[in-house]
Amino acid sequence: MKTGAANVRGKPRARTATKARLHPAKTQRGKVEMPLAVKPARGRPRKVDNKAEPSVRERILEVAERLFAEYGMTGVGLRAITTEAKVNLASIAYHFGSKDGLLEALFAQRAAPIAEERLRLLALACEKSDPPKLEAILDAFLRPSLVLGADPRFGGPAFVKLRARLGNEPETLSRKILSKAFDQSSRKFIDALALSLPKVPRADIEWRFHFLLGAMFYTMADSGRIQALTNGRCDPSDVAAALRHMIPFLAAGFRSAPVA
Amino acid sequence: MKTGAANVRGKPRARTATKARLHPAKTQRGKVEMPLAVKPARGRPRKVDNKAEPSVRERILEVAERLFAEYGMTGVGLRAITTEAKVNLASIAYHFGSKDGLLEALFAQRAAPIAEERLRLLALACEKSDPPKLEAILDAFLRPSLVLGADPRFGGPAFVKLRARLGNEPETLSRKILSKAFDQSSRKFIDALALSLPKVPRADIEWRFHFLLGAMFYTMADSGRIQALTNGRCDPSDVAAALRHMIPFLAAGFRSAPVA
DNA sequence: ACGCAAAATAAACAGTCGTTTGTTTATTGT
DNA sequence: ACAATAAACAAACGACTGTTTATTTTGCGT
Repeated sequence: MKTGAANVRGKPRARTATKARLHPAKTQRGKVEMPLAVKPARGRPRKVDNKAEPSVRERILEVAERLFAEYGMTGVGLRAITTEAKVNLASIAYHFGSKDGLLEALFAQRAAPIAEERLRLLALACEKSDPPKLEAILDAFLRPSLVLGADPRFGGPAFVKLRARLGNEPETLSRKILSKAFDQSSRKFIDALALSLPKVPRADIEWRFHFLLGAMFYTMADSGRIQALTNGRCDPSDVAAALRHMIPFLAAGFRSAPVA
Repeated sequence: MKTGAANVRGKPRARTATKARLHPAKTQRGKVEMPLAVKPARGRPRKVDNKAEPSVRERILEVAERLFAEYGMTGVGLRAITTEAKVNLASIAYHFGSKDGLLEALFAQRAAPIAEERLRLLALACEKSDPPKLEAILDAFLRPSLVLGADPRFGGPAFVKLRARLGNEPETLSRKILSKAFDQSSRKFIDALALSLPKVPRADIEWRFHFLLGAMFYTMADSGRIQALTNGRCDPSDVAAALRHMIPFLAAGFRSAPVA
């Protein structure tokens, strides 16, 4: 550390590092089956039978998702999360181990459904025609990422934004999480695209997939830039409209002549 | 502030706010003409005639550009910057007023040249043919942003990444800075695109411009994602290759049939 | 030669950071 | 009924945050 200026923020802590009471993921009972209750008492809350308000763990996840998306990992303190979620500060360490663990837990619950839905739609497109239609492939790739954000049953637009934010960050942890969650899925789609466009060399497919990712992330990020530029006429948070414009645009790009 | 959890990071400081010794931008001599020297002495450094190493101000800008790009505004502390730049901590307050002021100064020196070069190339394209060729417009828009990062005379790839990062962030300050620097230029290009594609309705042009921005920012961010997916075959930091693939891809998208 | 402003410095300020500790209460298995 | 454990809590830890103060050294105009 003394040998330059390697650490940009200084390590958060080191100390004696007795691991002490770990969060339940590493506990015997483990399994993270969530009880439902919340009571302003000192110890463990009384179990309220059923259908009570969301548990501490869930409230943390919900708030963290929203704040991380809005201000970025480094832009949000744990106290901001615990205050808004009305939980104790130490709860985060208890349930998730660390701030990074919280981010991983966030992706663990959301990423898999998206990736699965993608593959389901892709398989469906392959059934309909062989080779599958280009537009159908693009739709299968993009739709789950975008509509999940519009679906109130899931986290709303928060996770979509968060993913877009991490997608553009070169930070090690974020990139590792994203890769683990989506690389396999992405590779499958690159293959499908190559199959659907036999005249386009692999290298061109890859470049075009890169541009596809950029357009997708930028739409998901919903930075407000294009709204400002067009007086609100163009609004990326309108998911249906975004897909309606995006898929033909990208399809035309993918079908264009190879650059050699 | 007490009324909820509005502030995500807690205000950095407040105090009595006597404005004290302001940074030179607000000083009589002002004009920010940069002297050249650096000496490990207490007060003002001895002037070393000419062509010495870059001034304190410039070293701060250079290091801040790189670190902000890599870790984001909130991910970098002022001490990380001053340590690596080998300057005193208070120098940032002296030269730029605040951390935000530093970011603004960074854009102030880099954004204008990019925007100007864009308009120059656009005018050039308009001279050659009327209406200008679509590919020429896209090239005029994209090239300055990308090649500036490859040009060692400018800040190298740091500013490019920084811009991409801010481009996806909905933070107020970042967005205001970006808007001020590039909105005017973007509007001109939307007009030019509309002129060059009379059959495509304005709304479609705007959506497609949005996708163009996404592809551009994602290329500029150079997150490493596509390299990982393609075993390094596709590399966005290869600016020439990026432009060669990007412009035909986008042109085909822009020329596709309107979605109505 | 002298004064004054510019530019640099060390040190402190008032908080916030992520994490850890020790304790208390409620639930569960036997 | 009773021990074990899960889940909550207040409080503290040391390090780091952006900013300010007071001081010192230097350069330039007069």
